[in-house]
Amino acid sequence: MSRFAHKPVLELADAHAQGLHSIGEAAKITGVSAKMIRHYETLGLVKPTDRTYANYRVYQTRDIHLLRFIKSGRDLGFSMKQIAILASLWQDSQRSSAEVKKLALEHISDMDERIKSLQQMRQALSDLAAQCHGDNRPDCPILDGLACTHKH
Amino acid sequence: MSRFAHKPVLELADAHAQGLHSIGEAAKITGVSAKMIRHYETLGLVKPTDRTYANYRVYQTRDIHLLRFIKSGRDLGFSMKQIAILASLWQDSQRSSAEVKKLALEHISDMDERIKSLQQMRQALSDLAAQCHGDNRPDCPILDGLACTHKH
DNA sequence: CTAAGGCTTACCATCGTGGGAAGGTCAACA
DNA sequence: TGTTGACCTTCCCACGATGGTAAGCCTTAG
Repeated sequence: MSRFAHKPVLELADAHAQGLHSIGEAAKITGVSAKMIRHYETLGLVKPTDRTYANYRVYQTRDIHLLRFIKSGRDLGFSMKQIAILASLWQDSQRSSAEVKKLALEHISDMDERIKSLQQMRQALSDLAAQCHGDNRPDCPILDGLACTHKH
Repeated sequence: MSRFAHKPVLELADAHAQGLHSIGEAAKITGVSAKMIRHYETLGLVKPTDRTYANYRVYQTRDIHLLRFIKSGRDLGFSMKQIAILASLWQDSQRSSAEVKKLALEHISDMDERIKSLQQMRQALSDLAAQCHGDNRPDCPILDGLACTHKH
């Protein structure tokens, strides 16, 4: 019953024949887990174009590109909210690159803050650790530092 | 009915008279929210010594110290699991400072990894942003970079 | 036909924190 | 005395991104 059905793809075999992808294939291709692909769908980010008779999700090349776009965004540390905005800009031919750059710079400064905060924690702890003998005795400047309401 | 009841503190007034603290006071003193103080109790970290007749939590100086210890640990980026261990070491006179130092060094190297990862993301994004004009035109190297499965 | 493995939905867990509801208690003031 | 407002109690829900698991259907290879 596959025949030459054209618009609504009806069977998995048809889908494959047309270069379309099941969720598992999309996952392998893009590096986004099937779990996450479904999750992004609930967020309204990636809607599969069709379903097979058996209710399987069917993805087109366009969807694959979008998933890769999302993955790259995550790899760069953008939140899903930011990625949703970026994806809509990506698909908007009327966008201005200034909008995108603004988001990017904001995210960079977020990361700068997080880096700075981590470095400060790291330094403070490392200072304490440097004073600690690390032997069998119980005396421990690290614990003392934690107990003494360090700086504030 | 307050009188001179000694052991189980019965009323809030008694508690105050004995230098004990309600959860709200403990929160103000330690900088840990009442919400979190209750949460730490469910984690088995800080059990109030007593309750008043009205079932209010009553904290002793020892508990205040412990809350401050926890807060310092959080400020240094330790997880609650790590803090639970550190707190038990803190209260264990038989501890060896080596145990504490080991935890600290592990945490430092965790932070180092996170810092490095953030710095890499920051650098990659910043490289893309540097190529972006940020004007009214839609051409955008940032979006191009996200779309083109950047590096992997 | 059967067994393996992919797909579906739906629910729960993480981790630390905050918010809110519904109800009891305390302190101060009229 | 009564009221009011601030505080306390427990219980449940939310975030963000991801993983896990279970029960049940579908597909495909043998």
